[in-house]
Amino acid sequence: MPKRVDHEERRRAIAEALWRIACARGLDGASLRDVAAEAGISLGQLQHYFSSKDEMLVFALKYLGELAEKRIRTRLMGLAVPPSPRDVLRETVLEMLPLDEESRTGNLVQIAYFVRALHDERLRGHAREGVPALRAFFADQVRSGIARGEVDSSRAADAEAMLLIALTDGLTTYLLLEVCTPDEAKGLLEGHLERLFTP
Amino acid sequence: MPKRVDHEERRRAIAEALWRIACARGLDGASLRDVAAEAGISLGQLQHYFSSKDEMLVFALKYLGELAEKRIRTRLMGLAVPPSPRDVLRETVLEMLPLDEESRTGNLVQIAYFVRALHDERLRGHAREGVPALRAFFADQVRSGIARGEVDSSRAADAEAMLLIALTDGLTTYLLLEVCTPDEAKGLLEGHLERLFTP
DNA sequence: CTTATTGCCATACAACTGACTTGGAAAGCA
DNA sequence: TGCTTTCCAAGTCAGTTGTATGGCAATAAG
Repeated sequence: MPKRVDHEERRRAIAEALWRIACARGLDGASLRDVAAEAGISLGQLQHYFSSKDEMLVFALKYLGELAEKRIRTRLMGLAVPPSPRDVLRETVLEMLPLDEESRTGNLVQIAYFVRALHDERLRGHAREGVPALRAFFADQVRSGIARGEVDSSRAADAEAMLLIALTDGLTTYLLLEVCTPDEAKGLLEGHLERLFTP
Repeated sequence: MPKRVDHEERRRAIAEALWRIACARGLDGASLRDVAAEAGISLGQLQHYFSSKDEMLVFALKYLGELAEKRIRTRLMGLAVPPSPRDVLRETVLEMLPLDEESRTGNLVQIAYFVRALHDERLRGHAREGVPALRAFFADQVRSGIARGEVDSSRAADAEAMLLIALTDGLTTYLLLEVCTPDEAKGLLEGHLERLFTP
């Protein structure tokens, strides 16, 4: 065998190049040649690591999700133990919003995938799969808040979870469009949680 | 002059063909030839009515917005006069959600435009322009609710308006992904308004 | 050394894209 | 009847796309 190469690392580097292109020009504007150039490699080399464009797209999407999850997990590590449900929800949501440049790129790419998933059966599964888990996680936090007497027991945990996810997603949209400022979005979410966590 | 043709009507028919393609395959998957075929005309004829693809895209977007606004206006006509702010908000939001097939198509196309607008300066203006008006309209309704004693005076009308828009937008996303059922979305919005309109 | 495997490259190719050109048919005005 | 304007069909063009292919260099196993 020739000089051994870490395949996964190369694939991740290519995926990151894809994100940069997708962030600037959209996912459909990212040709294999563009991605290869952005990654500083030849088209042939790219094809050596991804046998088709579709394979590259799916890999980059899964990698994107992994990184996002890791970012949230790391942020939650910084909370006091045991963390209050309210803090967990706030920090998670704030980490999901496009409030810094890195997160903005991630959300931009995520949305590009989302739109493509609406018309592509294969991608739809990947785009959908994370939602139920996130919703269950949020619902657990709300239930925990109810148990601690911080949330009114008349609240339906599952409904509140979906509400919070949808709100976060909507604010993400308007943050990306720059119709809404980061401070405003943060304020709206804080206010929403404030009302939720007041029996 | 030859057989006289209603230019605007032709352009609208072409725009509707574009929507059908965009709904099924995405906006980037809609070539001029595809749109022409869907509209039942030749490529040459299409180019006679739109001198460039960009012009066609912008026209179809503006037309889409006009139709959506008209649908909401018509729906609000059906309310009692004078309508209560709560009814106005509920009916407006329900009309915005992709709850029937026509609305689903509209939202699908709208989102396709939104994503393209994130990377296209010209489109960004068109995508943004409707938001402030909608927000002001919602804020007025909330203020009216406060004046009638139906909404707690501690609520900030402008913030509540943005909250409602973001929530609607987020629910739209998850309705399109079929992660959320229409009944569930309606229930969440009703619940949100219920809490808003209880002093 | 030989040989097989792996990494990588340049090129080719068929399909498709948006834009443009040419030409002619249809219809009202002179 | 010309004549002009509007409408539209067909073809062409340069450029880009994803994919496939043939080959070369490096390296490790036999």
